[in-house]
Amino acid sequence: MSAVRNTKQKQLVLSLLKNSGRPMTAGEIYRLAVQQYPNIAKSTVYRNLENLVSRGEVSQGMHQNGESFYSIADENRHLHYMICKGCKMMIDFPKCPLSNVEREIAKSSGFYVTGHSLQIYGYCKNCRDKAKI
Amino acid sequence: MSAVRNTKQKQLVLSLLKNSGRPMTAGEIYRLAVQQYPNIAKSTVYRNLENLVSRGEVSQGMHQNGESFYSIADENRHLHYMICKGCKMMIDFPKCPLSNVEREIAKSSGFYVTGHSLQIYGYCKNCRDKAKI
DNA sequence: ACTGTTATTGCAACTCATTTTCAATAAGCC
DNA sequence: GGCTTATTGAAAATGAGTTGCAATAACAGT
Repeated sequence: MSAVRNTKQKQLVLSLLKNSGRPMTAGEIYRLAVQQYPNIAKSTVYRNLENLVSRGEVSQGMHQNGESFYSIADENRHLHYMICKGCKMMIDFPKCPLSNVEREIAKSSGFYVTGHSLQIYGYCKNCRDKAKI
Repeated sequence: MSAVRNTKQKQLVLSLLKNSGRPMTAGEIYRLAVQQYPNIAKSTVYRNLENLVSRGEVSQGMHQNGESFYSIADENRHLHYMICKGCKMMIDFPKCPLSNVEREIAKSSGFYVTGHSLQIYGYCKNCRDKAKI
């Protein structure tokens, strides 16, 4: 009974994500993947990403337009991002103010928290200096 | 020079949102709107929502699948939601832990924060009692 | 109230991320 | 090597949201 198979495509998606030091959308990953493996299908990239997320190896966030982005999960760091509306750069925001809050919620309302989604939007120093804002 | 016109469609969208005590997606609003105004167009609903959001009368959030939801903006309350993965109910979560954090960010990194997106996911008391979790 | 201007609408076609279907392929246990 | 079946590629489908454009209706000026 082999449950999970370790395919070239899966390895490729994971390695692209590991080598890029930043979060990427499925589209970006697909475009890079095609360069190394020309006939990989878009659906394969999506399926592998979904798989990696559900296994906890990759974590998933969302842009303002509803597009998902993916990054290697790091069990030691719970990470959010500040996203610059000028240059779209995503800056790590490791200080999550929610862990305490979640405990309070559970206690007071009986709501069992499984996770949360947090993104901070604005303009990075660079874009502000360039007079964009 | 009349800049903004007060159309029946706009009034309808706003009143549906006011009467429903909860956030709704554009699709939900459209389905309700059609009942009262059978040939209102989907695009009209979207355009009015966009308009109301940019004027600050309505605030916008996002579900895990990328779909937007809308609710009447209340200038006195900065609001987030806890979203139950069982019954999809959205529960107000008025205590936002970010205002202080945002100030710190600006000071330490030069990032100018314009806003943030925060949702908390889990299971409400009701769904937990029904042994769903 | 009547008229002209133009913001807004309805409709249909479009975009674009993501999902699904299904036959063909290839991991990996024997 | 052969067999089973998880996974793939390709193409079509889905669904939220957007856009182009001619028709409509708000509303300011008269």
